[in-house]
Amino acid sequence: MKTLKYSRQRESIKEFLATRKDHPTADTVYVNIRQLYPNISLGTVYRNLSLLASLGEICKVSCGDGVEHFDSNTEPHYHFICRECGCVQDMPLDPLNDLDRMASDRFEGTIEGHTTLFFGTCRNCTEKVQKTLDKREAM
Amino acid sequence: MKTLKYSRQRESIKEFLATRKDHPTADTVYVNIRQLYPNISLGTVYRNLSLLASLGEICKVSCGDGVEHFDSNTEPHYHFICRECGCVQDMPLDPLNDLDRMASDRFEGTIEGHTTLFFGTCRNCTEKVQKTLDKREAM
DNA sequence: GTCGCTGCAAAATATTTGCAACCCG
DNA sequence: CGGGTTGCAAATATTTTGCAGCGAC
Repeated sequence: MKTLKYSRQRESIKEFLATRKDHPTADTVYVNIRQLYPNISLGTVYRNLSLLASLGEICKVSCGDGVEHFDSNTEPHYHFICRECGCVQDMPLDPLNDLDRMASDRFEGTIEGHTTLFFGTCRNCTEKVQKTLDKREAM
Repeated sequence: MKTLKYSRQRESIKEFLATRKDHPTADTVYVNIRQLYPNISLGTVYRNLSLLASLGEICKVSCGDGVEHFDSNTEPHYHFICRECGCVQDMPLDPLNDLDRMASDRFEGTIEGHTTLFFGTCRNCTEKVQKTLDKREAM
């Protein structure tokens, strides 16, 4: 069993994530942390994000865009992904605990939890699409 | 608007996927199709999987292991991912249509659908873990 | 013949890892 | 000091793309 040691890099990564409600990627974390610690390396960011995630202090969000996103909110919750702009948002909907039970009843393995991703168009993008339609109509 | 042309490579990829209930990755598809068409290239496999997915003839499953998986079953359904072995299985549970409606009520964007991933230990791995525990107990 | 599709290779992306130096406890 | 952590660079891994030639219609 390994004992963790303090590292200001790791602390600042955790603090940075806590300030963000969007769900930054490793690279976004890197770019931002560099303003505070210009010498931090991308490898360190990846190592710490991965470590923090395995400790359960943050969580990894795989939303299907080929890049991992990270979330400081470790409470179980659902996510929304915009198909237009790719933004990732928390979905203000309480997780259905029943789902795990329902799944357990019908499945011959052990269910430990679930995650749900909603897909659609975020508010900003919905407005943009509407504007485009309006313009077209006005012509 | 582009007109599709027949390609035996694309057909064989579709056929191969249809024979599999697990959810192969692009590379697995590549390795298998090569037995039929030894000259097929990985690029062609990626291009066709991506094309078929955008046509809705197959679907992409992002399960968080850093690799895309593909599924010939285009009916909406949920998936299970084993944390031990990484296998991806269909979850025998009807999708909750209510979820989209509930989400729409609380969310200021447009919801078009959702997907749910269950995490846990598959039957095979549960058995393995049990055997290990049994052995330890016997000592 | 036109244009979509392919194989090949190179490029682009994303993430991991080996290693010597460094720093926390 | 001992060993976890870091920066850097090189290595992996995954997916995309440019291009010339081939094949469907």
